[in-house]
Amino acid sequence: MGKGITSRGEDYSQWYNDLVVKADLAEHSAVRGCMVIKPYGYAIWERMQAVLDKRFKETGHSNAYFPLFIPKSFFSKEASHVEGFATECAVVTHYRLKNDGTGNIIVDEEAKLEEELIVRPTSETIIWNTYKGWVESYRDLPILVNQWANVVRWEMRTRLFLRTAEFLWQEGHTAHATEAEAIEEAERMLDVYAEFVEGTLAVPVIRGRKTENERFAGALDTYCIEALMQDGKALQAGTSHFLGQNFAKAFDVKFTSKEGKLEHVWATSWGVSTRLMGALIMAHSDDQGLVLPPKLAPIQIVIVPIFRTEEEKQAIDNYVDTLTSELKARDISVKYDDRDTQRPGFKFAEWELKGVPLRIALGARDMANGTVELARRDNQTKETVSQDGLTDHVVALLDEIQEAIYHKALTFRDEHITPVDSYDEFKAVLDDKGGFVSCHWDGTVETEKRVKEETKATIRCIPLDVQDEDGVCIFTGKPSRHRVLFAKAY
RNA sequence: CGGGGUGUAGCGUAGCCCGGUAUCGCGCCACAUUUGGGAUGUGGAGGUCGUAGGUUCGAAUCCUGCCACCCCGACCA
Repeated sequence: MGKGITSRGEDYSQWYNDLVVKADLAEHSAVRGCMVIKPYGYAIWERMQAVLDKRFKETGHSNAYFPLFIPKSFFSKEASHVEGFATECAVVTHYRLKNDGTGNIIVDEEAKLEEELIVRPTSETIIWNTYKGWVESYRDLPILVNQWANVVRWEMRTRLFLRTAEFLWQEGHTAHATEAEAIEEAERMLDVYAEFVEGTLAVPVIRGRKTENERFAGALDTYCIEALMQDGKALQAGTSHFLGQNFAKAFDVKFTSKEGKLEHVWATSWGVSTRLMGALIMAHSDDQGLVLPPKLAPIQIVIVPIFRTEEEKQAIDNYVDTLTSELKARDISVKYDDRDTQRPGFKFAEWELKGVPLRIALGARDMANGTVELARRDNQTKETVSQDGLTDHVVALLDEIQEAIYHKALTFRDEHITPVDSYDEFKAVLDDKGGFVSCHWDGTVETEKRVKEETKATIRCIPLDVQDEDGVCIFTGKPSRHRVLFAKAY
């Protein structure tokens, strides 16, 4: 694909777009800021959904579905929430079209809604309005519900997967009797996300808290996982919010406690989106295209036959039949690419572009020797191995690849956490090296904003495992108790 | 939403200044030879030049509106 997809610089976003399109993941749609997720891209998203959904169920949650439209009055009940989302809402004002008499279809001004409907940018308000009717007693709690849905945020500037006007996500919304229980839930779900992103997507993350400035609109505390992309920019991969009693108060959701007192419930919300697709792509891809970790790849192994005659093809087919059923019995998804319309070299390149972790190629020579050629996508190595014990070998190899991809990303990430103690150093690292910069900060919103204005870097998080350490803010010189992580971010 | 740029076949483009219905490459189709890293040759198909108007005998080309995309900024999962 010519110029390196992983090289830093101005062309990076162009190459990201090219990769997304060429690997057949998604494309721009005719609708401003929206994308079409193509079947191959959607298959990857479905893998993410499946793994996450299983974890949600295991942690006691159930799925439900709430309306796409939110009456404006609901939306404005929580002050900081509406303020946070007001500038990016799609609004439904009419419910009918008509012919203007000359063949043009126009909005029927007579069909104006009395109250506008907001296309959900997130569902807290419609859900809390609903929960009001579900809760009376502590016996009704907790409510542990997740929704898989689309949401709309009218972003001014969009990028495939990373920021589109409409995106797919899941949003968990829980209600609890106590503050401690709600905080525990928010932290638990952050862990679920972190384990998923690291274990399945093979993308290392830093668990942390957002500063007041970066907090979700309406939350008391926002937990997040932050990942690092290969161009040195950070990406927020998931968030989990402790909402306190803000929404319960705004929507008047009260319950009678064991002690007979009427109290507001405590809330959390948490979500990850198709943005994870962007994280996956930007964390692992190389100049040959996508690199998918085996646990996520819709196709884990592709088999490419190499043949001249029908007899040769027939012999390979017979062997591949046996091999694929053995692999499928081990829960490995296999694609036998026996198209006779493409040559082997073309297929090799195409499946590499699509990120299939492991390729098995075999021809007459292999059939005579009882071997196959195994090619790893992650490190581009090839080896010729015996057909005996091949299934065991590739099962182990897939695990090894999963590990290798993670460790490569982890090494890169760890090399790009740079401690600095002066503002000059801070700026130099951001400009020359990128990645996270670990430094002292005086804890004020004002300092954070000024640093952002001057350097475009924001505080990605205060890591959960941060060590207490006395120091002084790199910007103001005021005292600080611990370091925070700054970075330029998507 | 502000600044800048772009829009010509599925993709990438030439032509635009200086108006006369369109260039080249990739891809696609057919046939032949090929097949262990993106094949080669020959022939062929495919375009109301983003869109709606205007100027003109005539518009891809000049003018205006609109739409979409890209880059920078502000905003953001």
